[in-house]
Amino acid sequence: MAEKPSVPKGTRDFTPEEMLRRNYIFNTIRTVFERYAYVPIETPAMEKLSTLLGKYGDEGDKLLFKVLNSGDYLKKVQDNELAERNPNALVSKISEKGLRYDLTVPFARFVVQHQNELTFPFKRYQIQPVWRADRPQKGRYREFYQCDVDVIGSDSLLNEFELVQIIDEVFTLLNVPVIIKINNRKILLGIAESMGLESQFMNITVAIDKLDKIGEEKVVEELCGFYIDESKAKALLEFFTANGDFISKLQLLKTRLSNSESGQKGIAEIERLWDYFSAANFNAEIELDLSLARGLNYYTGAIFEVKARDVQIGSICGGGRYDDLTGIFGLEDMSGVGVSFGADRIYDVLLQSDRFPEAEMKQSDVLFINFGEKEEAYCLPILADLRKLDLRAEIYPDAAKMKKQMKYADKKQIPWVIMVGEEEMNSGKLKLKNMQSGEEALLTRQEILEKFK
RNA sequence: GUGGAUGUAGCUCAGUAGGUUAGAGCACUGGAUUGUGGUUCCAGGGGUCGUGGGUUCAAAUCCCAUCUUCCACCCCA
Repeated sequence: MAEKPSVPKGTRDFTPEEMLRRNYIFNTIRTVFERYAYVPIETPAMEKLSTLLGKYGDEGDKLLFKVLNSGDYLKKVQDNELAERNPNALVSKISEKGLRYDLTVPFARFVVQHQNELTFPFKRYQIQPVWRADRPQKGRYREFYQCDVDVIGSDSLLNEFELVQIIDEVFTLLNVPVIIKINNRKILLGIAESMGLESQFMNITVAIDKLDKIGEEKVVEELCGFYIDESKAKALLEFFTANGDFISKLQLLKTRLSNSESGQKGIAEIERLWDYFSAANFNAEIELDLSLARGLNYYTGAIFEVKARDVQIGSICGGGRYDDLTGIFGLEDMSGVGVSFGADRIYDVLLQSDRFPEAEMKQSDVLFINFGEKEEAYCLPILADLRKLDLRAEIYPDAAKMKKQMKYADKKQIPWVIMVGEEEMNSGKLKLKNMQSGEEALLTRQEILEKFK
């Protein structure tokens, strides 16, 4: 018995209904990106493993999908190596390509590779799927789309501001209330420095990132696990649990981080950014969240994360500044900053909060009922006219029972049906039916074209 | 990667102290209504119970393995 066909774990098919909704999201995002003069690029699904490995930390490396070499992929492997069964040693011999894990690293590669053809600052957007060998859960897939906007080759904070404007504009258009959290890696580094803990910086960021999830006590426990004194761990927490508005948090940082050069820089950056924000008119709520760290270790300056206010689903957009992403590929002094919209999660948010505009989710605008050959010939030119008006118009391909054709229109939620039988052909008036109200009207060809203009 | 749950018709689910032809609702097809959908009524099609082994006279039901989906951790969009 044939097994029921299915797709691999963590991947999905998209039906026409889902695609209409997804395209609504993609189109909205793309429109905003282009409005801010970002240009599109695409990169291959596969990159060389040498491009991908080591850019996302050890955890990230594990989550890379590796592509087996073609042909005899075992030809470089010795028998004794096979017997040792050491996967890490073997992987470099049987695989040299991997599926992209995000769009930022391929973008860095792209910039270095095409540096002489590009005009800097280079502002690009990229909407493509990425793959992670994560264990799937709700809102978490092995194949999902990212919508990235980055600007590279400028360290102006105006770029950060512009990205926040883009975030605000996208979610305003999508009608999703969000909270934009911002922080700065330099401030985090400054906090670590001020306590002589800079060597533990990475561990600290990972631990405090969990603050809202596991609570203060557990975070202290975790910090102590990294050989940090309990007193210092508690002192660290004082920063991250600080309440109050932007000004009061900033004041706390200013007094405590006076001895940290990095901290001072971070404070200056965040202050400047806040000036931009104050002059702007945002719908989103913006919050300085000192416990925001973000896992990816290439971020060096401002970091962002966006959460939906009324749907619980993790972050739906995130990003930050990376001062040296292209350095690994041999191009120094190329500061960049960017954010990534998680289209799949935004989809889930819109669906759960019922925010898809149903009017835009129609598959077809007009259906001609097919009564037979003569009537068909009569309708085809009118159908063509309607299509010229940019309407999505169709004729039922068979002279099937009327009931069946009407049912088709109903299923596809086609708002208008045009019926032309013998009577209509003789009188020269077509019957136009409004499927929602059920009203019918007899109109000439001209009148119908006028109506849909 | 670690731990836990799950899987019966296209969908949502009933059904086990192991025992004839496995059920419902929705969906689908046809009819009532031969030029009218969304409501109603009637009839019908569709499942070797995720897959592969095992125990048993007998397995949807018990055991093992495997895959899927979901949850927590890890990490993250």
